[in-house]
Amino acid sequence: MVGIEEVAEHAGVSTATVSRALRGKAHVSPKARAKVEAAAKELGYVASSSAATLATGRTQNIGVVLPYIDRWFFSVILEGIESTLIEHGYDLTLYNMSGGQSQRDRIFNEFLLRKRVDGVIAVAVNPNEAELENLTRMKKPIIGIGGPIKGARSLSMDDRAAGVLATEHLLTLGHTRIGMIGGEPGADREFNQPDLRFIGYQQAMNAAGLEVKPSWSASSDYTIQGAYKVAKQMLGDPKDAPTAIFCASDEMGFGTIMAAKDLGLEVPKDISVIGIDDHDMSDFFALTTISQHPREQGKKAVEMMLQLLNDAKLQEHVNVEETTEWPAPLVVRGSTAKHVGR
Amino acid sequence: MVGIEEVAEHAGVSTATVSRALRGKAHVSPKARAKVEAAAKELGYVASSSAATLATGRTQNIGVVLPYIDRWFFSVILEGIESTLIEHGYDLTLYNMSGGQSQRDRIFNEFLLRKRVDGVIAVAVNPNEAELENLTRMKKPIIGIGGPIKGARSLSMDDRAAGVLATEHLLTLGHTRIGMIGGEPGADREFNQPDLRFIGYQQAMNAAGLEVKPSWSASSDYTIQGAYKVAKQMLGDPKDAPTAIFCASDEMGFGTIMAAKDLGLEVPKDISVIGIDDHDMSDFFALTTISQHPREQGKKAVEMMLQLLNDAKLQEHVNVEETTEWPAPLVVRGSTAKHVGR
DNA sequence: CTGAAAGCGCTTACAG
DNA sequence: CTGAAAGCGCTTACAG
Repeated sequence: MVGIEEVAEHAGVSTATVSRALRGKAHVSPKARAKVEAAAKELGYVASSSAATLATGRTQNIGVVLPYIDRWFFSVILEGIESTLIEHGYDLTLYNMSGGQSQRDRIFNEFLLRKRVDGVIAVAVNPNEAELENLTRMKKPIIGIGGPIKGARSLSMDDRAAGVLATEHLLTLGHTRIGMIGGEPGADREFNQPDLRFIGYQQAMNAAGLEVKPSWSASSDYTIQGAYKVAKQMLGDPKDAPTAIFCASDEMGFGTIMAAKDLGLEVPKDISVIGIDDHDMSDFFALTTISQHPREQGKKAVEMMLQLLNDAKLQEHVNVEETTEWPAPLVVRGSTAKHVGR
Repeated sequence: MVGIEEVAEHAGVSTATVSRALRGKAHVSPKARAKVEAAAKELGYVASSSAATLATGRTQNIGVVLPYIDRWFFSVILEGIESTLIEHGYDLTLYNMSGGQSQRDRIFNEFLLRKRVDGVIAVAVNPNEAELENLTRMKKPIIGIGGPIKGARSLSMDDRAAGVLATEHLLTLGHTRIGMIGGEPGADREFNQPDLRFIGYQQAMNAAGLEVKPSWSASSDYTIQGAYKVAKQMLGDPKDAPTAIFCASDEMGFGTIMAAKDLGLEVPKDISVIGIDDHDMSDFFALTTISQHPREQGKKAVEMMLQLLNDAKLQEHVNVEETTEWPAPLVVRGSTAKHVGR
């Protein structure tokens, strides 16, 4: 394993010059630079990141924490984060919170603090006061995606507004009996996201002077199969099934469409369905939705982070509250249509 | 940011004792250990991983490379790897190969070599000779999942045998007109997996003395929507549509089932469908499949890796060819049934 | 059981 | 532009 010393000898210069040349720093003669580069290449030299980290205090590595990896929204965000980081020469260390409270504690109080990362991007994970304080003490900025973080920077769509927008789209089409399938209470308690989307739905219904029947609200686990089950229940009601359903995610929208089909209902003739996300398969299902562009959201968070890390005065404001709103526009496809009385 | 020195002072011992006590090493008196632990806790001390790495040569970090993150199979393997690593105090650095050849080169020749990882787990990524040589030179073991790696350890199911098994299941049910939807040629050329599954299918058909009509073979991109399209084509053939279809992945199986439904065909009465994977949604679709247990596969790969890293004589056999077969049993659900002539 | 000290492999102010 | 040397914060053989 060849070190910087060996390269220096080979090139006939000091290790200081090798370091400067290889890192593209100024104050190196073209000749020295060429010699160093040739020697490094010939010897197959790659600088040890731990030695560099120890000397500079910078790891060139970002920690990413998320609650799930195997769900579309999270995996796509992760992909956006990863590809942007690698473009900039950064590594990504992954922490999945699925292991419960004790794992979470270890991640926040041990893994994230052992000076292995320069900063943290938290997706749908809301650090509490103590967790945030630890990070700030270690001078680690954190950027959240998916909801506002108290005392730190974050990037997220306006969930309440999205609920209003989806509902108003259905209202404008003449629907009055509108149901909603939200997330399971507690499943996302980090930010009570489903609540905000549900609140938006209620607000829009109230503003239109419409009743929200209890039987028109259901919750599920954000999966296709979970939503299928509750949608079938809702649509099968002989007395007052809704004529339109707003789902808090596209995957739940797919389940709802499949449930409708299996009941012999036609979408959108008999029942309109709208989701949130703009999933890879939404076009295939012709699902009207509110677009989240998770890949771009991940990319944006990385750009915010890198800018922060390049700020010489970062120390003075490691973590400050600052929420950046992510636009979430309506995408109309074939699953919603004018209500026609049956 | 408190260092080991400060803890030593606070506890009234040397830094050597602090290090030994905190790492649970022997030869520390209970009294000293207690003092150190108290001091560390009080000061909120967490050892710097880069300093520890520089001193020991061990990073406690594993690099994971994969071609996609946002596909079920890969995201679940990743989850299995992550949760097992964290249990053992290891970090996971993620590399996604989706960025094309130049990104791949950077990952293999730069990122993976800068002494940031102790080893590499490669999922459906097959390093070439030069890439493997680099890793071996840096004493980094690599373990592959998803196919045999020439010159290194790997863990994978027998894809050819799975093709035979799936086809024989359909043959036993009396089907003779059996189609197959495989992966797109080139999409997985790392291991030509789809080829092996297709070869198994052909072998089983030949062994049964049955013809494999060209129109019964199609390929797709492993997605639901991709398979939907080609399945509709295959099933819509007025002259000789197959009575059963073997799909190289469960997601393609879902697409095939949806295509059949939309054509008014009943599964399994009119058409049998079998997949490979045992996807989270396979139960929901009642899809018969060959189970891969990706989560457990990821876990197993980590266990193999950690055992390797604890082997004092690892240096002598950093990378040697050794393929471990992963069992892939048949799981019969409701999408396959006895063929009844129409 | 415990401590002084060397060493891991870089980077960078400082002096030239 | 270039080099000698200190320093980053740990771990561990060595000696006691």
